[in-house]
Formats: sequence, structure tokens, C-alpha cells
Amino acid sequence: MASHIMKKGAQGGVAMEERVKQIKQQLSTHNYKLTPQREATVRVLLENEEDHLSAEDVYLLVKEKAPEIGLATVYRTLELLSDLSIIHKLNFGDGVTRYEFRAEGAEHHHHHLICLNCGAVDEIIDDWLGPIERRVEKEFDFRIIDHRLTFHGICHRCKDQVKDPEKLIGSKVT
Amino acid sequence: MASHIMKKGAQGGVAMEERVKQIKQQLSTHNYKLTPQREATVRVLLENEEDHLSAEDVYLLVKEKAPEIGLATVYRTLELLSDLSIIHKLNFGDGVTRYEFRAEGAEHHHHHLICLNCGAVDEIIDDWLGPIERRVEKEFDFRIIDHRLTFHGICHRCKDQVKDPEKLIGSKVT
DNA sequence: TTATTATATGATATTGTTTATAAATAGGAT
DNA sequence: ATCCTATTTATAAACAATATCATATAATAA
Repeated sequence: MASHIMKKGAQGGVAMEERVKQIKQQLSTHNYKLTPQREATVRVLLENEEDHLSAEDVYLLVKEKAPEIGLATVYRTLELLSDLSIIHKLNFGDGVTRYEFRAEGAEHHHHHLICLNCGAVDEIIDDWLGPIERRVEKEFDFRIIDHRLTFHGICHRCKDQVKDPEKLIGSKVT
Repeated sequence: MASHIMKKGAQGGVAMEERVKQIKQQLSTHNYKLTPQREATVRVLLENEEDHLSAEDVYLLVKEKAPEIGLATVYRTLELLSDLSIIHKLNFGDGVTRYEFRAEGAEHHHHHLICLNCGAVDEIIDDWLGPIERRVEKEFDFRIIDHRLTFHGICHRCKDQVKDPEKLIGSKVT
């Protein structure tokens, strides 16, 4: 498998503290405070960076370390982090909004591989759309700010157990 | 503007009847009937092919020609047409599922240009992802069945009135 | 310190979209 | 005509997400 599909994985210790501090700084810049609830939420997001958590997912995980937190606060915090472009909202068509950290330096979003069999979401960290974006900007006079590219198919883990892949496309929202 | 951004537009008369008949045939093949309600729904979809209607949109339009229809029936019909791959479900992150006809011969979905200023959805009829797909299949051992590619930015109609495009990305779901 | 103000939170109600249910209806087949 | 299945309608329910509002917390001023 190509190396750039590898996930960063949950980093404990120093790296984590560093990133929490950085986010605290970003909030501070916009006159927001890193309250205990917000910090707990941020830490859950950092600890599960390789997943694409829904608000409900985050809520349940935060409750483990801060049982008194309310669902509305989690929603509010996610919205705030999203407003500040610290995280991204994603929609994979399964009815819930999912969240992921925004890549530090990356101008654009990376790409996703969604398995129609097991539902796994893998990532292509690189941005392969450069040439296509230039073509879009020129041919359609469209100023691109961001993009989303998602491939739907069968992942390497499922390929042996799926006989007729075409059948899977069905009525999925995409 | 490139020619392939042009829409087919609502075709009245012969072409419309032909397509209704074709859909009737597709339903029939799977032992479904083209009931009056289903036909009214199909005709609304055909008449507004250039738009990306939500279920509610379709419901209101169908009601104009068949006031007795129920919302649930519209949902069921859209789901049925989607199951049979006659139409596609789309999600542009605005909270509602939208529907569009599936291109006749096209193996894959076309691409969308979404304006962050006015919300317009334009289309790139061509599929420009061939080379990238082959790379994905090879590098990630991922069998691609379909894809979605959406560009978010400023359309040619809005470019003069938007000064700071980056500000628009904010917390949009994508 | 205490009072004052602004900000953030938690519990809950509400909204909006979509799906599920149950009774009524329509069309064919026998 | 009767039966049978598919379909529809109206309504309730499920679900995610947002709004409301009283309370709590933190920052500021006196």
C-alpha cells in the first residue's frame, strides 16, 4: 500500500499537549476561551484523529472524561472549531455530519475512499487535483476555494468477499 | 464559457414522452408500475432536469398538477427511481437530499461547481478523473465504482461582487 | 472583596427532513 | 363479484441539529 495512506494515529504526550496549546492560541486570537468542555472536546478529536467522528460520537467520548457535558455544548464547540477552520465538517451521505482536523499547511482538502461494503473511510493525503483545478478555473471562469473528491467502491479489505460490486451502488446518497 | 457546461434544458413534447415511456419500461422490467403519481413525479423531474430539486421541491411541483399526492409518495417514488439507478441522490451539504437524472451512457457521475456566494450549482458534464482513478485503483488497491467531485468557489456570475473569497469557506458542510 | 457584565453551559423544547405504520384504495386475476 | 397484491394517503415517529432560557462561570470595575 502506498505510504501516504498511513494515518498519523493518536499521539499521546508531548505532541498532543503541543496541539492543544496551539488550538488554545487560535481560540484566544479570536477572543474565545479554551474552557474545560472545549478542551475535553478538542482532546477527543485529537485522540481519534484517524476516525471521522460524528457529533454524537464526540459527545459519547467526551462524556467518558467529562460526564456533565451537554450535547448542545459539543455541537457548539464543533461549530466554533469549524468556524475558525480548525476542523472541517464532512458529509458522507449517511445522515450525520462528521468532523476531521484540517491539515495544517494544506491549501485544500484531501480525498476520501469510501468502501460501499464495509463503510470504511480511508484517505488520500495528497491533493491530486491541481491540473484539473487549473482547467476548471480557466474553462468555467470559476474561482476555486476548495473541493471535495470522494471515491466510492470496494476497499482492499473487502475485495475478496464482494462478487458483484455494481450492485452496491443502489440508492446511496452521495 | 465551455460548451459542455450547457444544460439540456426542459424538453417538451416528443422527447419528454419518449423518456417517460422509457422509464415506464424500466419500472416494468422490475415489476413496478408507472402509476399516475409516479408519472407526475417523473414528469416534474424531467421538466426541471437542469435544477437539483429536493424532495420538498418535487412535492410542491407535483402538487400543482396532482394536488392530492402525499409527501410520502414523492419520497417513495424518488427512492424507487434511485434504487433503479434512474436518478441519483445528491448531497451538497445543505441539509436536504437532491435528485438528478443519471446520465444515460455515462459510467460515472459528472462534476459539480458550487458557488459559495449565490449557491448556484453548475455542472461539468465530462468526467475528467480517468487518470486519477487509475492511479487510485493501483496505489490503494481500491475498486472504484463511482465518484463525486465538487468544487466550491465563486462562479463567473459572482466574481465581481466578492472581494475576499477565502472568508466564505467558514463552517460549511461539504 | 464585592458588584457588574459578558460569556459559556446544560437541560430541554423545537425545528426540519426523512422514514415507518396502518388503514384505505385501485387494478388484476380467478 | 371476490380475492389478492401493490400502492397511496395521512399521520406518527425517528433522527439530527438548532434555538431557547435559566443557571453558572469568568472577566472587569469599583
